[in-house]
Amino acid sequence: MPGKAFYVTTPIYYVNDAPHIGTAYTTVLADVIARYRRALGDDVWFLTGTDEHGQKAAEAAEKRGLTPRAHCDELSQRFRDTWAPLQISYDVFIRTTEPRHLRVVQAVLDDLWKRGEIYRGTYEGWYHVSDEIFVTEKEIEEKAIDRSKLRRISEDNYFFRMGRQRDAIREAVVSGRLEIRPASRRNEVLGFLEKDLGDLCISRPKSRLSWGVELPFDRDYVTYVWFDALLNYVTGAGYLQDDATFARTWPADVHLMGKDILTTHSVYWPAMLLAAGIPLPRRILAHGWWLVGGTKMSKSIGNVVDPLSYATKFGVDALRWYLVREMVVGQDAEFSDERFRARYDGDLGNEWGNLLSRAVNMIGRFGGGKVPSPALEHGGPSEPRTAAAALLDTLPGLVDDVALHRVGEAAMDLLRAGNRHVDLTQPWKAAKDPAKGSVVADALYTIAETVRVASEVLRPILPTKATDALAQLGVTPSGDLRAALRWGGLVPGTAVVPGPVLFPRVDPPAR
RNA sequence: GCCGGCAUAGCUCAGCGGUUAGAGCGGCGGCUUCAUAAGCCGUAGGUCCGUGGUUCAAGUCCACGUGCCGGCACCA
Repeated sequence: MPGKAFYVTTPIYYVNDAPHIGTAYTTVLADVIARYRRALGDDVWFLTGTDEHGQKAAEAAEKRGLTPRAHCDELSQRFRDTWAPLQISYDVFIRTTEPRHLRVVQAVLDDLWKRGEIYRGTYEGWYHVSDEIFVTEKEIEEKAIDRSKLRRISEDNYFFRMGRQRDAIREAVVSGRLEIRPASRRNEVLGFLEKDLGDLCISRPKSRLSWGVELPFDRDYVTYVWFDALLNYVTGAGYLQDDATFARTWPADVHLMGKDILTTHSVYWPAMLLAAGIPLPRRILAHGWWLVGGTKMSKSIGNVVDPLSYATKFGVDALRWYLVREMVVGQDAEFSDERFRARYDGDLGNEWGNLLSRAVNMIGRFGGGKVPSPALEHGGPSEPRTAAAALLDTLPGLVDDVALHRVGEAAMDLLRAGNRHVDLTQPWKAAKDPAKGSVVADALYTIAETVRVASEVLRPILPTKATDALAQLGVTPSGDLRAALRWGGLVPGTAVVPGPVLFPRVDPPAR
């Protein structure tokens, strides 16, 4: 009986929006979770992808003189091309236009229709004549839409009996079977569920929108966003295609997303699953926004940060570090050049890279280029050793809580202890005294071992740089993080391999 | 309007009934040279938003006030 895999998802991204800092964050976060789980021994199933149907995609294709298919092929590829350099280790990249997904969507819709969970009704709302789209009252206010361009119209459509599921969803959330994080978001969802929950219009007539999944029970309609987009999470897990895979992967262990689509995932999606008789996901985690100057990045304000420009300038790993370390998962965070440089220079360069340089250099000068044997520990366990042991204890819990910023913080604490140990033991002084050979050996071992352990801890966040750091210590990364964290893993006699500075200064200030 | 959250050092935050309220960054002073002008030590003394209350004891619980933020059904 194969065990249950740890299944982590990002939302599927709408092809008409280019990858930006928000989507990059969600995806990097998912990747870091996936890498930690693998390192801690879990089988992992990591899904991301693109959402490709809908009016905007169809219109954009038309404008470019392309078929929707060709347009989406190109834009979907753009996401893959962004994730590759960011080292995103997804197992599945799903596209909603894949034939297997169409089959799943239609099968679910057909089943719900036959069981009366979907019915035909009338949708009435404000229709924007020139944009050819229905707009909500909220959108009219927020976007200050000219009401003279609106007409009140009604049209026949299909509705999903979402309202029926309200109590069941609420029970799942209250009981914790469906966990919503952070807790403040959980409260919001519960508040939302206090009120009546309406049904959900799930169709559009083909006469207005043809780029979508046809309703199996009425070929004049396509399904509108919800069933099409959300069902990707089960399609990508093998639902109705591969029972063994689906049994191994579903339910999802965590759906990650920005807080803007929390309701969709914590109400609509569970309602759909409950109606379809599919188990609910275990956890939904909504993260915050990246802010610039205290306000959300937006194209209209023109304060959008291009994440890849930082990756180009400082390296992909540095970008991943900033995203993971700077944002308290669930809260908003500031993205600024100053903060980025502080993280790069301070955390990566000064604490980590510099300690690596110190260790490798001192082993070269005072240890003959080989990791010495730690003959004894003077005065009990060193501070780094104690810190490493503590880290081994706390890491799995932090990963379970998706408190990745705290994992990063803990790794820096360990490195700080390492730097303190260097100053405490001062091997360059002890090396002058032939009687203190064992003192030097102990010190050098402890310092190198600190860097090794910290690098192993950091590897899921900064895969390339951590591997580079370990290589300088003559170590091949371990696949088993728990084992790697045990003190004493560095084998005495291992030749260190001095290499380039791990995090060189970027545009250092003139002096 | 209704519901909810937050308000702790210059900045970002931790602390969730009990010794002199903490960390990182920044600032200031000193030490050091193995190292990426990196590191280490010390320090700066902040009405823990305000008022009232509960308690032997309150950033830490309750009420009210002020300020900020979030949610409020078809919006990826």
